[in-house]
Amino acid sequence: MPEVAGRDFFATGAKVLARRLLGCTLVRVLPSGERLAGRIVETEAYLGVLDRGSHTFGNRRTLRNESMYGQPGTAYVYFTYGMHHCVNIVAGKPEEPVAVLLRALEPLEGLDQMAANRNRTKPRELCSGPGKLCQALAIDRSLDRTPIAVGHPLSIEVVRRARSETVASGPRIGLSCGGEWAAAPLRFWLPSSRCVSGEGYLRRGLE
DNA sequence: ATTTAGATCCTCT
DNA sequence: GAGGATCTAAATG
Repeated sequence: MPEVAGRDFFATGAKVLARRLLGCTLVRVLPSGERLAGRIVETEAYLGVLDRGSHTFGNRRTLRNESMYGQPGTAYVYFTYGMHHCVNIVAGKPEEPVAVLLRALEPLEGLDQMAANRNRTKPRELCSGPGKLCQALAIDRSLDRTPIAVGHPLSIEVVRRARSETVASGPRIGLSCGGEWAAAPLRFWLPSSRCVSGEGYLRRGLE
């Protein structure tokens, strides 16, 4: 039986959670009951009110990012660029709006359904980016604010990474803020995976 | 292999 | 009214 992540697993702050999630399995249960799953291979940490790259920089609390102020282990799903959704996992105590963005998965279960959702067939093209993985797993704003736990549409199965598994880190992708917050190494990935996002695949840094 | 533009719409100012 | 924690196809070298 796989160990399912509970509240303590998530309440570590964004940087720790971003690393801890690598190698774990994201499980999506569809309304039909079908199970889709992938191994998390790329994440980004968003550090909250001081982080110029975060939606909650300056404690700017709005209807959109309200879920980031909730319990650790809450899903924060937002819509962007007119066509894409992205999922985060809240990593702080209530009122402490920090979170981890899930950027890429290695597909494990339900590849046929993912392929249908994505209109792509190659496994590497199913979940290798934050917008792609949401499309593959049918994640949209209706999942915003849901707890990431058993009995809910999303849950995390804890998988302990091998000690030998290298974790790489580098600047986050796509930020408009610039400066030290854009440069900070808050993106983490498993360079051994071929399923990291395009940009990540090119710059394989080591830690 | 790398670059470029276009899609597309919700959220906040 | 502006812009975004992105993706894809098409064009170029």
